[in-house]
Amino acid sequence: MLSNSSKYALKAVIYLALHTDVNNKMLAKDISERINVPKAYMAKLLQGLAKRKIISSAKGPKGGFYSNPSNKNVTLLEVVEVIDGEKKLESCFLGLDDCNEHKPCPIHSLISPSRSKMIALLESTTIYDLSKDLELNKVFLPV
Amino acid sequence: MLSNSSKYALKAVIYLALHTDVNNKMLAKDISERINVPKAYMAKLLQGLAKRKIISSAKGPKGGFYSNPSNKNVTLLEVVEVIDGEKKLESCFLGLDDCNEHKPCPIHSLISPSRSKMIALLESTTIYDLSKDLELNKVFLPV
DNA sequence: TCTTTTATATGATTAATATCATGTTTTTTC
DNA sequence: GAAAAAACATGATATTAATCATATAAAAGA
Ligand code: FES
Ligand code: FES
Repeated sequence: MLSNSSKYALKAVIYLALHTDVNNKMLAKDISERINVPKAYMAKLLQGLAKRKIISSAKGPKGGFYSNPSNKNVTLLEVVEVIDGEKKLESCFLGLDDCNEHKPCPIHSLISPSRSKMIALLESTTIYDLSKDLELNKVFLPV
Repeated sequence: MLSNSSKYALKAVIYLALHTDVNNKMLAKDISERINVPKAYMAKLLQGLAKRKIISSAKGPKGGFYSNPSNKNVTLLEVVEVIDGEKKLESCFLGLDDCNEHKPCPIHSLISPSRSKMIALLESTTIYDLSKDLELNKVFLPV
């Protein structure tokens, strides 16, 4: 459903929200080991996420990647979209240019409600929301 | 959400259900033109679908691809799965090997219900069901 | 049986993802 | 300021998906 890149990005963003802040940064290398993602690829992804303000970064000694309060307010959907693009999840099942109610394909009415629900949840859940659940041990973060 | 191949396959299977039967076969070339899919690629996909009994085919003059009653009973999910594989839609958002209730990732409980609903609908809807709606002009088939 | 018509099987090419590698810039610390 | 440590930028390689091309086999009809 998602690309590897999006999965890696989500894991990294969630991990950073849980384990870092401006005073506790983390190296790309260490993040990659913790969440089990290829090192060099992780670094490239993190740089892209930082450029788009999904996470924060600092160069030089004592530098690294981290999550600040503003970063924790990004939604899960935003993370997916900066990597996989806007239409990865919303696109038509039959490849129509536009997926909407006005000119729906035969599958649209069938799956649109549940798919929209799922997307709406991803859109309304922030990294902060998730990390709360994790801190309360409601769920665990896999690597 | 789906690969191009799955989208092409769904369009072709639905189109064949509507416009062909054992006495009215259609050439790969013509199908590709009608549903707007690259000719050679369409042919390869149709051959794969025929081998897996998702559609039917006959060689030689008066041959071509078509849909028989048994073909019309395949579900939308089956079509997607023979092309994209079992786990394309069910796989974990964070890349866990198994996505299940027992060891769920932090996103699982959030999206699992709506995603399962969507998959269940794809699994319970046959090509025949869809073509009925199309014949009743409830929806239209895009190309 | 021969020719034509079609799917089938297979492989080649192209494009997109994913992965790896490395030189450059910024920042800290001494 | 010089050295070291980190992200940053960029490009190279590898793998997978998408597309194209063609030779082979089967079926129909003359
Ligand atoms: S128009 Fe095809 S899924 Fe919405
Ligand atoms: S375990 Fe991650 S989505 Fe189900």
